[in-house]
Amino acid sequence: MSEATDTMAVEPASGAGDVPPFRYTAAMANEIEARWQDFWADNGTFHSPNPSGPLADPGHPRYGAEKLYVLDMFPYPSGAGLHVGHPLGYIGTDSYARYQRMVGRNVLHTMGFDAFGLPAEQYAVQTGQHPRATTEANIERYRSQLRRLGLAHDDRRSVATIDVGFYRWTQWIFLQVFNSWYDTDANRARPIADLIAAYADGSRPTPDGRRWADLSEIERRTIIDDHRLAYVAEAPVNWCPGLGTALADAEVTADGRSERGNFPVFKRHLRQWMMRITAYADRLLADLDRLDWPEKVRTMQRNWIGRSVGAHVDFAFDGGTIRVFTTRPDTLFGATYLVLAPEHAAVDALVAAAWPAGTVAAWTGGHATPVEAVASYRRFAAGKSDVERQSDAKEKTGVFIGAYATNPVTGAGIPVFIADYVLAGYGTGAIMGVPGQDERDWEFAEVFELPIIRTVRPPADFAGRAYTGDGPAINSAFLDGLGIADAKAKISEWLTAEGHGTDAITYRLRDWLFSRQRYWGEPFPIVYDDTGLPIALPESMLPVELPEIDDFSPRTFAPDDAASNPETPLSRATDWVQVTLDLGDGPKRYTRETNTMPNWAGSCWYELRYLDPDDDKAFVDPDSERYWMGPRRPGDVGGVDLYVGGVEHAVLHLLYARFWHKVLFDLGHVSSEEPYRQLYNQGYIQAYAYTDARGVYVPADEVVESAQGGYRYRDQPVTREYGKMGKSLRNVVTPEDMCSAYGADTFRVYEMSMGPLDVSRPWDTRAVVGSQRFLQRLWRLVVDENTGQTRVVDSPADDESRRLLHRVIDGVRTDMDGIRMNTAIAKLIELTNRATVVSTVGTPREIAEPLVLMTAPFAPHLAEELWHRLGHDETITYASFPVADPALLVDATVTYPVQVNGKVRGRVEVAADAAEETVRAAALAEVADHLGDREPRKVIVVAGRM
RNA sequence: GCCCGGGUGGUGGAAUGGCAGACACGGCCGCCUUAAAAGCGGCUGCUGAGAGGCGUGCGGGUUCGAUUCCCGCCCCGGGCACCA
Repeated sequence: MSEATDTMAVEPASGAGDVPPFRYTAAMANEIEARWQDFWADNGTFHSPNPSGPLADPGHPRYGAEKLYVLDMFPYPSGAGLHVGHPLGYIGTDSYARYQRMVGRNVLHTMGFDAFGLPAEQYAVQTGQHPRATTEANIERYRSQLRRLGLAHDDRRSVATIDVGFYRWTQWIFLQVFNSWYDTDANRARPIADLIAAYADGSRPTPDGRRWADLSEIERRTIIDDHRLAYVAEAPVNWCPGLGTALADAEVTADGRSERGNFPVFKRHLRQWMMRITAYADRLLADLDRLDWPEKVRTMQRNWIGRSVGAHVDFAFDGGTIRVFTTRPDTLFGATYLVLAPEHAAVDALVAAAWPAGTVAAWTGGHATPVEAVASYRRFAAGKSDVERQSDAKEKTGVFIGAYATNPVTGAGIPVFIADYVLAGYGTGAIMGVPGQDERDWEFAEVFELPIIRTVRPPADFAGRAYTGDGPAINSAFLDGLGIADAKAKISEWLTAEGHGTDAITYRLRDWLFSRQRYWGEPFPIVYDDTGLPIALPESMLPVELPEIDDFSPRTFAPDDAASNPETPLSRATDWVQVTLDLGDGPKRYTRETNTMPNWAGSCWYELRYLDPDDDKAFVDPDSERYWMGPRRPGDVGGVDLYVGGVEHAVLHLLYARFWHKVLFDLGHVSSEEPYRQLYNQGYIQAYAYTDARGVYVPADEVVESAQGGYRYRDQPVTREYGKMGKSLRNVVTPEDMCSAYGADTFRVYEMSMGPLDVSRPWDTRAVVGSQRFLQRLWRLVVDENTGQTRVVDSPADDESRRLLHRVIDGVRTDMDGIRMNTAIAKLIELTNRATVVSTVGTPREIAEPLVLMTAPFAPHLAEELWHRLGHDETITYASFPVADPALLVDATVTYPVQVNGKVRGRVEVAADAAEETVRAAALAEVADHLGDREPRKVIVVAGRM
């Protein structure tokens, strides 16, 4: 993969001068850190016990305790290596998890790798190096980089999606999905065997009404396959020649390019594996309300699912009906034309042989016949790229197809058009044009000179065109006078009664395109017989291992040839593809599926595998799943207690994982309804980059701020920009740089103190020294820098320090519970500074010990070292977090600020339990000068505050 | 255009109806040092000689009191976008 990242030089934290021999320097920190990392690894300090099975440990200090499952979004181990931004979330979850262990919880926290995917494969195409070799090397490098940070992970539970022992179960879950169907009556997935039984015993009629027994085997299999939650379909897909694969809708950006690699994407019809995520649209939407997730992410998922409530309305024409979807059935009296998507299947049947008498010239597009006009317009629409389609959004185009349909409520004949502003993939691919109440329809009506009938009375001052607000219905016969909601209800009743339509709900969400024409992914556990229909392999034949091949390159195909499909890399492994298997009816020849799964597959369920990583009998042990992820109380969705990662996965990973989890829940394989109960999006660490006069990036660490303002590099002015950290921007700082220059603990403390975890902020290497000073002072409170002896004394602390200590304990607990590491650290610094000031002969143990304990989540190596120097033999990991004494949280006296007209004019100190009268008198005396001879109109005393 | 966030010193940020700027960086001054670094201590929102005045994007409002709540704008970041 790529070369080791260029890194910026970092000045040593301390000079080479004569520092005291036992000062907490970077060298000292590195020695301490390496020693404790070895100790933790040797002792399995961070192993967390399961309730049963091989990872159960009744002797563990947290065995059977209240559980907490903390999860990071696992990384793709790229060749570029880590910069200081990557571990931010990991350090956050580690600090949180370490704190939760100290308050008594059994915490599960580990780390894995999402290791299938395109970058390793692209690299393989270029170099011929096997993706497994590069990926595994990258994983090893990530592991060692992360180890230096002292993350308290249970490494027994670490998994990578490329491990055969892992993807075997990804394939197993695929089989569960394949072998189930969605029962809309029960509103859940059920085993496909139930569906077959229902057809067989006649309780469920076949699509064409024939008896099940009378159907051929192929007919039966086709009917069943059409119900599966994983199915093969010929569908318009996002074909990306640059990547040589089809992509899911969510992997395509708004401007029609691939999210990975930014290659153009085209719509093509291909036979592909799909997942019926649309069956879960309602539940995926409804259960968002039961999740403790950022509103932003829930909104994004809501928009992606795109539920619209409305009605289907049928418009009759000679020989059939056209069904449209509308959210405004109340405006039906204003529907003066219909528009179909150019690709709509009914167009060919509808299109007239000749223009009807009286056809407006503008409707024909200048063509002699409707057939010609349709063909021409379809070519025009299909030739537009997504980008063009968007930029042309305001100019309505279309063509009349020479046919009329009947508005069911007015009986009027209305013309039928095709136009590309109607999308084939949404609703029914057809709309009724209501220009009076829809801006797009108004624009279209203006271009084609179509009648405009208002059916909602706009306010008197309304100056616009289409009116989309509420108001009384007009020109609508029996709806007249009703508001939108009432009119909807009434027209819906009428449509149903007259047989012209029904209430309907439509989603923007499409089924999930699940196959990729690439090598580096999970093979499908699917073979085909000579019918061409898919057959699931039995569980006993798992795993289906990736075959070894030499040529990883995707081959493009003839895009104009509708029958051609892309050649997949696996199809070249002919010995693997053509296989003889005994699937219960004797050995036969089969052809394997040669697509692979998208890299989202592994991340759809990895949190479950952490619970029981080595199980070769089940994907997860039910007892462990119930303990770590089960509902806490009736009605709770269950799931991981805290899931931390970037917001970029708001719809992709997080929606797919919810979908799989719900299938597993329906089939009884998990007790939790949702995978991630609480989601937290950490911010990004960003960085400044600098360009010179030529626009070339200069090393950011050599840029100085000039006295006149502005920035200079080697005396030349440079321009500062703010954004990502990246090799090409010459502003990368790595965790290794920080560990070498300051130690991992300083780096951790700095990242946690920069600001709230969910906010993005700029990296500032200069500021790291503040965190080091804090840890040096803490060290100095316990250890004499000149002798190395401990300088903690057993004499009591002064009263003020003690009160501060207990306020800090109380505040740090509140902050940590709320994931506010930055303010927790500020309080610890405050206490450390106070202790430093009063410490002359030594530091009172009653201050030093709680301070070390409270610092342990952030600077675990230093805390562990000091804890042992304070005379403790056991690891600090499971030591009890300090508890504040409530009696010390209230002071004997209170200083009241005194305000006059909202301005602070003085302050008075009174006893905390002083009566209001006393406070009032003291306050008035204090501000007597300000009042002069004026009488206060009103005096307000807020007990304890003001 | 619509939907989410957000706007506080030179910088990162703190305070969620009650002393604006905790904590940290940077800066200035001092101690220590032959010197420098490190360390330690002090000062550091703006303005003013001072008393004081002003100050949380802008303009209103509620309140004894608003960074915080309400209304209307402006700007920045993110998401969605011909979805009927």
